[in-house]
Amino acid sequence: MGISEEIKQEKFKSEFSKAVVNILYTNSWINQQNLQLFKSYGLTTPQFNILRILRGQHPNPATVNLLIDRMLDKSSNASRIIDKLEQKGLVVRSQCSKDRRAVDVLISARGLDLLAKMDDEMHAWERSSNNLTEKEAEMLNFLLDKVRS
Amino acid sequence: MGISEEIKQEKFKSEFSKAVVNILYTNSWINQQNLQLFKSYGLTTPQFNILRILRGQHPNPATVNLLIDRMLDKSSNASRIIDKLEQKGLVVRSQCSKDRRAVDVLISARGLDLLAKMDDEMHAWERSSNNLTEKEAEMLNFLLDKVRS
DNA sequence: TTAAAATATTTGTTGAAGCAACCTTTTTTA
DNA sequence: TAAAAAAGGTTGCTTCAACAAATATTTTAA
Repeated sequence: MGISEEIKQEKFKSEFSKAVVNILYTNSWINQQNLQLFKSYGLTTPQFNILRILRGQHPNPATVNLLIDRMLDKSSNASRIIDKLEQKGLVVRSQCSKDRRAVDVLISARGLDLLAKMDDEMHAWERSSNNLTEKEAEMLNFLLDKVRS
Repeated sequence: MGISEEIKQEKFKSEFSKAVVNILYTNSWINQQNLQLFKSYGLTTPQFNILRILRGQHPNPATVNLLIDRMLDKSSNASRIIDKLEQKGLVVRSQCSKDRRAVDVLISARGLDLLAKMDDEMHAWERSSNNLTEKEAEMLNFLLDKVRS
């Protein structure tokens, strides 16, 4: 079913403006799918995203500033999201030795474990809902990059 | 600049999982662009989306249920979003005559005016940031539809 | 026909998001 | 080098969102 049928809108100003709506709609669809998984592990979407960035840095820490910079949805609330992760024992906070204004955030063993468990389900989902060929996925990446260029 | 450089992540599990991140990132980019416009007219993103659906129905009303169904980001808060639009005089609420449980929501003349003004800026933005050819936009729509299929 | 189930919407509560003000530390510059 | 500006984080306040419970009406089923 195409985007027109799904949102019951026949006409668009242009093929490009249809694509814009299609991106927003597909984003919402993906979030909906992920949300169930995240909730079943007691995480919110931003919490999960921060954990993933931290794993990317591991075994090095990341400053709060770096986390904000890398987040998909830049949040002005990074501190409090990290609070939650710290309360759950998934990350460790410590003062940065090189710059005492900065705070080093490090993913804990427990955080790594949790992500590892989630990875399995995540990849299972990606495999099962990957309807694109390799070439098509490449083309999609190319076009999305071009939208933002 | 491609998605890898923008979020500083070299490796992805697959081209498809890269595309998933790319959709989320591009969505965030579009929202960022729109947000400024919406705010300058005193609207939030969900408020704007509901207004647009109502314009699509005009001169017929839409029930709250229909609005939720058509929203890109299905919100559990539709009632209160409509409250805000009503307070601003952009929509009118009335009991549905066919089903007294339901509420008819109708966009007001003022609501239509506001959208008309926003349209101009919206289309100006779309024209200026449309980097895709007609064929490419079609291909993008095709691929996004396929992701959700 | 009447009680039970379902539907449409609203509202209370709680947790998260955005903005701006604030504190501390570092960098700049006169 | 001392004051001003900038940078990194945190926190208070207000608004927004999700979830569930409540209300009113309609539909279903015994």
